[in-house]
Amino acid sequence: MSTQPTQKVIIDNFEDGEELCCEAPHQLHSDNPNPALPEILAVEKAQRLSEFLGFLADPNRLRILSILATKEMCVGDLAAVLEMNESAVSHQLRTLRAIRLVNFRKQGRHVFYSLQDRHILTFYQAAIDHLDETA
Amino acid sequence: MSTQPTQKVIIDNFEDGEELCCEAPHQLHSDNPNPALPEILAVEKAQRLSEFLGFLADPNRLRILSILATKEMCVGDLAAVLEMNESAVSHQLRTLRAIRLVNFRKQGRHVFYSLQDRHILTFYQAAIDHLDETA
DNA sequence: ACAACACCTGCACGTATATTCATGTGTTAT
DNA sequence: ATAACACATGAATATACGTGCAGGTGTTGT
Repeated sequence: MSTQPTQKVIIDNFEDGEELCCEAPHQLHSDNPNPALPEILAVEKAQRLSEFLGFLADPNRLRILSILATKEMCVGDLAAVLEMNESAVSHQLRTLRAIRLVNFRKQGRHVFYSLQDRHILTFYQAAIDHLDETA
Repeated sequence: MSTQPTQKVIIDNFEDGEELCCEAPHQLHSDNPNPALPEILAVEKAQRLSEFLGFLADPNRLRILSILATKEMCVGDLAAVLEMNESAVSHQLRTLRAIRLVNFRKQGRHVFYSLQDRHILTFYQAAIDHLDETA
């Protein structure tokens, strides 16, 4: 994802633009259209955000989440529905567990997974909408 | 991103659950909390979505977008602000161009980039919010 | 015409990651 | 106790991707 593992924290805001060679002729004036957006995304935050997006950026993980968004399901059934190797599903669920996106509940020799953070569904829906609009 | 380049389109909905071995005891009943969500994300759509998320899932691309969200900027200045190699920035801009996220405008020997699809800012903001909430 | 500049692109390299196979752990059934 | 089942995990392999380097194109200035 990134090739700078131990990147030092560098200056993130560039209030002083002394290095800039060219002024943007059509530069927007100071009232930011989206005030919540900072001038520039901090390196550390950019890394965390890209990490999060990277965890979501897998078709099989997305399909797993889309299933768990509607119902609880055990690993074997997930594998059957997704037509995936059980081991592959288990690995992906491990990833989803690591970022606290799914919960699991053991019942006998089955492990039922469910969506933990239902808040990401709004995020998921926003991404779907974007895709539908730009298609 | 994905390791199945030419995956055949498989059955995406599982109305018939004959392969499923275990019924989820606490299965949600039929009225879906989010009716816009399909039962299961189609493979092709999952791939397009993961592709889109994967393009966003890079700290430097995110930082570039955060800059271009507020102002138009040329490649050299972007590189200076981000403390990146100009070549690396150019590579990333090439990616962002490919997915129609940025526009460019040539003026003399400078190339000014700007955010094309401002709609993704809502998506971006949703991701930021999610990160802030789960931090 | 020539040189400097701003940017782009192909290539090579290192890194990250998804999947498969083999094996391990815990549970149920006989 | 033993076997079958459900799932997890580690190693190995293949693939994808970001970046730096070298070289290329087009533009500006002298």
